[in-house]
This record gives sequence, structure tokens and C-alpha cells, in this order.
Amino acid sequence: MVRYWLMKSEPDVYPFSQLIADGKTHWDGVRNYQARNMMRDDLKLGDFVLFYHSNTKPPHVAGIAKVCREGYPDHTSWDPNSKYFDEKSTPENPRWMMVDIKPVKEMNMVSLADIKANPALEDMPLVQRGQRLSVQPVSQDQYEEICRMGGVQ
DNA sequence: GCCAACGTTGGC
DNA sequence: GCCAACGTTGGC
Repeated sequence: MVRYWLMKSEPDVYPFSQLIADGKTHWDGVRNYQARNMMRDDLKLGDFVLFYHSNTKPPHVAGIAKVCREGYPDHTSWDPNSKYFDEKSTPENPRWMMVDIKPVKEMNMVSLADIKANPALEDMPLVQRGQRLSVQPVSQDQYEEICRMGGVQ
């Protein structure tokens, strides 16, 4: 079963345009157990991802991506030169996981304000109070509504 | 820059 | 196991 997700990235760090330029990327640096568990257990090949730009004005969904490799150890966690280094994670006993994603389609910016203003999207985790998870589940209906708002068939 | 929300850490 | 302190996220 294909599922739908929303993943946050700060455009200063890694914008959707960079994903298009790269062709695919590994989603490293997630250091939250809930998000890790979803990447380890729930994100499956072919699942769709709303690529969300956080910490920018305005925050918005920028495009669609797709999972192209399921959960595997995040090697930046045992790289002492990485800013994501975690001394408790080793190749033998990895603590953190990541997935690979590839771009599917750019969309017209769908801002957080637009999402909040749409009653059909009021149950999205993104608009819930204090929601900070960098990987979030999205229902098929919510996914399709955002695609529609972004001008994607 | 502010600050609310939330996760993690560590003393007890 | 509790909880205060602290750090981070991220919208505003």
C-alpha cells in the first residue's frame, strides 16, 4: 500500500531545487526517535512525500518526492566530522536511520497559511499545536488536496 | 529576536 | 521514576 508523508527541510540547508539537481538524496540528520521509527518501519518504496520548506518566509510545501530506498543506517551518525555525529551510534550498532528520496514534481508553493485556511486539512499533523516532527504521516485525501492546491494533477 | 512546545538529560 | 534544567524547533 502506498502511503503519504510530509518531510521538513530548511531551504537554506537543502531546498527542493537541490533535490531536483541531485536526482536523489539520503535523508540524513534526523535525530528524533519518533521520526526514526517511522523511517525504519513505515516509509516504503514508492511512498509519496510532500517536501516542506520550514524556517522560511512563508513556510510552504514546495514539491513532491518519492521514497526510493527504505530505512537503513544513517552513516553520518558515526562520522566524527559530521555535525550529526552521535558518539553512541556505531556501524555495528547504529542508532539512527534514514531513507533515500527522489524528486517527482515541483508544485506551486502551498503556504502554511493556505493549509491552515483549508478546513479539509485541519487534521494534518503539521497544523497541530507544537508539532515539530520532521517526518509526518499524511492521509491520501490530505495529500491529494495539497497537490490540487499546488496545481498538480 | 521572541517564545511556546516539546524532547532529552541527569541529579536525586 | 520524578522533575527541573536545558537545548532545539520553528512560526511569528
